[in-house]
Amino acid sequence: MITYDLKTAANILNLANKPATQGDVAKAAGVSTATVSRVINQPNSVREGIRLQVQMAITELDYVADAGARALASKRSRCIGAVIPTLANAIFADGIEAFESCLNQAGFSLMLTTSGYDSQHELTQVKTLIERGVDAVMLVGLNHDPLIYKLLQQRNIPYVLTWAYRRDCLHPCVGFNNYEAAKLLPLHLTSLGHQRFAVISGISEANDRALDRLNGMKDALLAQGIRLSKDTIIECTYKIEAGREACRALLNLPSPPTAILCSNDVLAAGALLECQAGGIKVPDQVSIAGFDDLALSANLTPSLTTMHIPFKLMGQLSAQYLIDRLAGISPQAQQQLQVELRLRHSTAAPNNQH
Amino acid sequence: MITYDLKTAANILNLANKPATQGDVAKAAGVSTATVSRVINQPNSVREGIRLQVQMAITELDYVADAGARALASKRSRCIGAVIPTLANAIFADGIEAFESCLNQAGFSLMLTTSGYDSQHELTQVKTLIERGVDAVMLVGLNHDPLIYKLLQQRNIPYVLTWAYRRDCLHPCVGFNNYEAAKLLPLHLTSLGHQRFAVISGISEANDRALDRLNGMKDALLAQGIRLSKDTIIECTYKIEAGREACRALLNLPSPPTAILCSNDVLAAGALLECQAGGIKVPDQVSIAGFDDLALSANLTPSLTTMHIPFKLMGQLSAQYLIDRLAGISPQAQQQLQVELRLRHSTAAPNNQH
DNA sequence: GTTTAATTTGTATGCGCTTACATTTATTAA
DNA sequence: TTAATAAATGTAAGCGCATACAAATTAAAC
Repeated sequence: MITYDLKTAANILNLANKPATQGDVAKAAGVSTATVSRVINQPNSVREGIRLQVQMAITELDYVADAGARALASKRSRCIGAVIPTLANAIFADGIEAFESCLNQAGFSLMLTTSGYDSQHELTQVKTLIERGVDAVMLVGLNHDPLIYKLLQQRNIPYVLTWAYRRDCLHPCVGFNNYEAAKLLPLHLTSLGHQRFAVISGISEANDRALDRLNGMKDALLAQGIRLSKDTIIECTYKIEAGREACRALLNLPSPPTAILCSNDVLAAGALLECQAGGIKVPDQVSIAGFDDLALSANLTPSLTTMHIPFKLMGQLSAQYLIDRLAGISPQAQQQLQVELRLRHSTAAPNNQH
Repeated sequence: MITYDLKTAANILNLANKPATQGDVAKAAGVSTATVSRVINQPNSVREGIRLQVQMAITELDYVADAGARALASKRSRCIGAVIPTLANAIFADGIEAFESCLNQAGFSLMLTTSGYDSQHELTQVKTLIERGVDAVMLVGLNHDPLIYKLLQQRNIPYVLTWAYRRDCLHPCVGFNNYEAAKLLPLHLTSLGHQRFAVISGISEANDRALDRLNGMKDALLAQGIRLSKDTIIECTYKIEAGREACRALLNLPSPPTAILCSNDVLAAGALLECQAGGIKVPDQVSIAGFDDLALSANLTPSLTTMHIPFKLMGQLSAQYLIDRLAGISPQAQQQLQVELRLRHSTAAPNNQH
């Protein structure tokens, strides 16, 4: 008479060198496949004795459920997709890190793609994510190709927009009002007495956050009776070198600004470092303000006055929104986060002798 | 007699509000599902007329193949997983960006997870990736829980280690030799005449790259007859603040170093900014050298002497390695990348009066 | 114009799982 | 105790696709 214990069964399967299936586990544990499935998906619905038996067989056989089969049968991939403009910029790192971490804890995995600030490429990426069967999607910013929404809605895939917020937004969003936040910077500087301003902005055409920030700054200045001439607004990519170059150009203007507003801390850091390299004193000769409050900003000398954004919280809340949606809960569709102007040492009253 | 053209068929299906299946496409195009499948996966094996007919039906019905079913039937998920220590640090951004971009072009998607420099969490993440059915896996560094290799090999999942290289590595790896690269920094500084050294390192226990770099620096100094005392080696997390704090501690030593070697540019930037904030002249009073050549480094004043690593290329090559493996090609398993010491202005001969 | 070979298409099975429903077993009420 | 009810388990039917194999069509060779 021949008998096999679990150990032996495992060895036999290993020899065959094919991953164990639910059926193998069922056989080894002496139950049906349905019970194995329940042990995995609703363990409480299985009596303890059998449950332990099954779990032992799972361990013994190194069983891992097949993702494709699971997705096919359950209509859930347990994956959530995200499209961000780029990773090569610290702006998105903290938020995405928190986003991923939250998803993970809730049993989801992150499928991450980049759009390179190109809305047509973003559309392509969303299509790819849908093809991959993601359960939900996160996007950055408010403006997207309408086809994206159509595709997602058509398939009933929850989505959330982040890094931006507008009360009248027609789509779920978790973020802050870039326009209103940006208004606070000029206010701070005019209150210090500045009159001659310049702005270093991201490329506003492909980036609604950059556009909102730029408009916020412009409008706030206009409200103070200050109109920015064309040559005092420079749009460039979010690179330190670009910020330096822009700063150099602005300081070489016939009537250089006493305050430079940057719509991003990478640009502001570039501007500040350019001043350092050129021996221009900040804030004595020129004030510089940023936006985003990167880890670097507080550590520069002088430390950078900038708008602090709770990126980590934003990542967490947007993840939670999608998790809730997938759990059948209907969370608040528009969530506004508070930003905070961090006054540091790169801004001061203008030096009149200048 | 009732007839439906494609348009009508599409509308009917839309009313049902269920995504079209391969069968729907087949019916609409008047072919079998096998032909539809071929049009998608091997278009050249289908005659042009029929192919166009099918493609039209696909467009008409907004057909998107079901990822789960595809994966189940084909044993391929078209997803590749990566586990990196963290996103919240610029070190990994460029490499991952290039990695993702390459995968994308080859028709794969990236599933990204983080380990937080915790090898047990890394194991958990690899297990999750396997559960998600990834076709291949990328890991950072050479040292990993042996179970990780076992799990991957058992399931025949190709993998590659990056950010590090060793000729005798038993696993596929694409990177550079952290130990040898790190040796170059002390050499540069001793050749300038420095004798009193200190090191600011990452946490070497949880990070083989940090350990290799630290050992490389120590050994190179030893070869010059310089032994680092315990209080001149500080290990800390990769944060600017940590670099600043470490630098402060080192400069307060009874006999402060004339050269501070940092195993990472974030730490070096922190050290340099601390000196700036404290009015200590670099490189007059102390030389500072970094490692990784972040975008920031060249823009600091003084610009940072550091080790340049081709991160982008590394991401591309590691992606290509996995793509090739999945295509049945057997690419070179160990690929070494060249690093380059970038001499800039944060290092100079020691000031003897000091 | 045949015969044969090469190409194209269709048929039908199964990938491994979840789940509705049927059946069995345990629990409670009478 | 037994009947009625609740809980646990099993049975079996797909989920939507890829693909081996068979059948039909076309092209090439004779």
